[in-house]
Amino acid sequence: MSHTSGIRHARKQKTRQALLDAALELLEGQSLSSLGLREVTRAVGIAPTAFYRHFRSVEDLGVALVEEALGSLHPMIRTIVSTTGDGEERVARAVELIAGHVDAHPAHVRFIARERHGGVRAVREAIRDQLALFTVEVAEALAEDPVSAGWGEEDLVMLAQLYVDQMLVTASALLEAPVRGAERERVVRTAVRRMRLIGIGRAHWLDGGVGGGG
Amino acid sequence: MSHTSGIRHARKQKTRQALLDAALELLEGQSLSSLGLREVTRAVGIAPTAFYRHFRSVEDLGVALVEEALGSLHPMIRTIVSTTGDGEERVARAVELIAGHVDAHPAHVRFIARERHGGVRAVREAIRDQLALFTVEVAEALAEDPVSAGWGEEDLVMLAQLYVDQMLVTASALLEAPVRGAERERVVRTAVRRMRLIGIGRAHWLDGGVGGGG
DNA sequence: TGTACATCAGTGAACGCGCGTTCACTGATGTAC
DNA sequence: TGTACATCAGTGAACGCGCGTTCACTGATGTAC
Repeated sequence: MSHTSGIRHARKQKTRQALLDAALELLEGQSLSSLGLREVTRAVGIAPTAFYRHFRSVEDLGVALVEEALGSLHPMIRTIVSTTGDGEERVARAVELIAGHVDAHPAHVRFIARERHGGVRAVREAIRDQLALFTVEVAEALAEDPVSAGWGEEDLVMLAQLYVDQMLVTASALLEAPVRGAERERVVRTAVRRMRLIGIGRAHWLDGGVGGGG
Repeated sequence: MSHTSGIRHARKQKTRQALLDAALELLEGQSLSSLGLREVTRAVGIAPTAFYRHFRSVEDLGVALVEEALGSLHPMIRTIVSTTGDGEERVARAVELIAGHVDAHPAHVRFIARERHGGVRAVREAIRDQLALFTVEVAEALAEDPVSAGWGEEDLVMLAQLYVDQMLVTASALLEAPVRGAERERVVRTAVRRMRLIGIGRAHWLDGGVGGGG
C-alpha cells in the first residue's frame, strides 16, 4: 500500500479535519489573527502540541482553510457560467446557486469575507490568488459568449472581476440575513437587480456613449 | 470657561488622538480583534492603565476609529454626488477623488476594508451604519438626477448601494497598488471602466429587456 | 490676587491567566524479512 | 504467519512572557470664595 493509506494515515487526516472544523467554528466570532493554537486544540480535545503534527502555525491552518473554502466554489462557478438561458434566467439561477452555497457553507463564506482583507498576509494572498483563478474562469466563459463579440481582453477581465465581486457581495449580504423570511427575500431581490443592471451595462457596452449625466 | 476647554482637556484630547493614531498604525499589520491595549499604550509611551481614561476597551477605541475614518468621507461623497458634467467626466472625477482619499488616508481605508467584515461585532455594526448613511445620501442625490426619472425607490437604493460598494472596492484595490506606476494606472483604468459599465446599465435600466444572454 | 479644596489624567506595582513552543516520552501502526 | 525494528500521532510537564485589570497614588489643573 502507498504511504497515503492505512489506519494511521486515516486517523491523522481525521484529526486534521477536526482541527480545520474547530477553527472554522471558532472563527465565526473572531479573526484569524486572534485565533489561538491552544483554543483550537482544546475544541478538538487533543494536546496543544499535537497541533504541530498537522500545521506549522495558525497562519498555515488559515491557508488550508482558504483552499477548503474556495476549492469547493469552483464547481459552483462552472455551473453558473455554463448555465444557458436568457440574461434574466441566468441571473436568477446564479443568485439561487449563491444562496444555496451560503446556506450550505455559511462558516466558509464568513471566513473568506472576513479574511479577504484580514490581518494575516499569507491568508489574504491565498484568497486573492484563488479569486484570480475564478476571474480567469469567468473571463474565459464570457469570451465564448456571443454577447462579448468585439470586447477587448481588458474589458472582459474587468467584467469578470465585477461578477466575482458581486458574487462575494451577495454571499456576504446573505450571511447577515436570516435563512428565511422577508429580509432574506429583499436581499435576494436586490442582488438580482444589481446583476440585471450589470447585464444591461454589458449588453450596451459597445453602443458608444455612457448616456445620462447631470 | 466651559469644562470642554482648558489645558487639562486639551492634553487629554491630545493623548486620546495619540492612542487612535497609534492603534491605526498597529492595525496595518493585524486585525482589531488581536490588537492589545498594552501594545497601543506602549506605542504612545503612556502607562497601560491610562488607556482606561479614554476608552473602555480596544473595541470601544475601534468604534471611535470608525467614526474618524468614515466621518471624514462624508464631504468626499457630497463632492462626488454633486459634481456636474456628463457621465464620463463624473466617473473620472469620482475615481480621482477616491484615489486622492486613499493616498491621503491609507490607514483609514485599510481599517474600514479590514474591519467591515472583521471579528468585532460592535465595529462591524458601526461601519455598516455609517455606510448605510452614505447609501441614503447617494440615493437622495440620484433621485434628483433627471436620469433617474421613473425609477422606483428600491431601485434607487440598489444603485446607491452598488456605487458605495464600488467606492470601497476601488479604494481597496488602490491600497494594494503602489502609489505611482503602471500597476496603479491599470487599477484606476479598470475602476473607471467598471463605473462606466454601471453608468450604461443605469442609462438603459428602463429600456425593457436585459438583452444578450447565452 | 491669593488661598483652600476638588478634580482627574497619568503612574506603577501587583495579580492571576493563557499563550506558543521545547522536549523527552509512549504506544499503536507500518515494514522488512 | 511471526518477529524485530522503524515510524510517528499524540502526550504532558515545563518554560518564560505578555496580557487585561485592580488599586491606591501623585501632582498639575480647575474652581469657589
